Amino acid sequence: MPSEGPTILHADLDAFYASVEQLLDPTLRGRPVAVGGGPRGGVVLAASYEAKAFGVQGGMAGWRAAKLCPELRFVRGHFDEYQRLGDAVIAVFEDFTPLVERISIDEAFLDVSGSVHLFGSPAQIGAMVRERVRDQIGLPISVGAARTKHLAKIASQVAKPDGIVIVQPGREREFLDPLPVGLIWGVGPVNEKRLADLGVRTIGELALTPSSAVEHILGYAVGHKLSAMAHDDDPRRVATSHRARSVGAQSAIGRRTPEPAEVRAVLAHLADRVARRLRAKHRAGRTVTVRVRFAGIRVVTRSHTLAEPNAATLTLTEVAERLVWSAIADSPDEPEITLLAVSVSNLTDQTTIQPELDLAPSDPWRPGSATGAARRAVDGSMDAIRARFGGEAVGYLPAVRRTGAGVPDEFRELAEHDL
DNA sequence: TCTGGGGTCCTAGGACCC
DNA sequence: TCTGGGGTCCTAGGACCC
Repeated sequence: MPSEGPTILHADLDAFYASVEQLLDPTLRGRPVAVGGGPRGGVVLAASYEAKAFGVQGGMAGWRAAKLCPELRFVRGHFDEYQRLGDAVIAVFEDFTPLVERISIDEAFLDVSGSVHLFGSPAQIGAMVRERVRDQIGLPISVGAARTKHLAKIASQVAKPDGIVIVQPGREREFLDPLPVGLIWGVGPVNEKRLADLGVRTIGELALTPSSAVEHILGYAVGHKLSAMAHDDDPRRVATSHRARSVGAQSAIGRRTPEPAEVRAVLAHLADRVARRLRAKHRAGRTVTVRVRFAGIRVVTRSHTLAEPNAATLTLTEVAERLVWSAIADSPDEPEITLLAVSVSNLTDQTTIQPELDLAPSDPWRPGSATGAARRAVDGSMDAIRARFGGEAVGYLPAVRRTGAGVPDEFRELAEHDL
């Protein structure tokens, strides 16, 4: 039941991390800036628009970015500032409507249908939001306004950088038709290529293509969604909160042949990060999934579902360890690994203390030594010590030696979703 | 001289049950 | 005993997003 006007706004800070660096250090303004990485290693986490003009992109290796743009200034990130300023921007949004759906640190949907009599039209609200974020916080932000979330998001992408685009009801078709399909949420490089092979490059062309043909190429769900989207049929509403469905952690470990002690140490560290977050929110999960990336690019996943939800560091470590070795054993032609990941899904709330979280004695995945009660006691003590003395005060194993390739923990925290 | 880290959703096959 | 049909759960892989 879409409302009359373009009452959904999508607001998206422009090149957020890089813009913050330019705000903090005036000598960076107007210049190509990369956060993270560096010419001798690491990965670019974000690039300013001046850097993007040279082809520098997030995720790119630092040496490659430096090659594309010799003037590029590499800066280490001020991750605490990103969190603070991102929160401040969201607070500005909330001055205009309580219906704010934050998608990430730098991006949100706003439903302003109830705000128009207070602040004026959605177009005026969008302009006021931009003005306040620029004047009070000092950051450029783009805004799209439309009748639906999907359309508002496309509009904000078109508005970038530092602009605003309003899609008036009734004029959706003329706005959408000439745009490339890659602007649709859910169409990445692979699906864009598949559509191009069908001769479909614009959203208008997509709208003229039978949905059965699109579903045949992209699978039912994606195809169906895209066809609906191309016809501007998008019922999604702004939702102010979500529950996470999985929690994970990963670590790029360079290129190395797996050694038992090292694998164990990395997995213990990853499982501990996951388990701590679960316990902090009184949640637990049944399915443990590991991912192993081999040097040959190939990625393998292995998972195991426990009979009962679990949030014990030691148990998750042990299950992950078995899964990783089974993945390695199944890939005898791949002697080296480059990344390990652990995630837990099938999450449930642990509103009451579980009487018994141990695996059944007959379960071949039953862990060794300590009982479930002992494990919970250890975890409880660790959590308490960390709460008092900080996260690094105690650990289950000697800290994994970092070879310098990893990103800072503050960056990990920025990427974490609320549980 | 190969691209970090944290997520979501979908598909397809197999096991198992009724 | 063979055949059919539907539903749920689990596992592995993949595309995509920020």
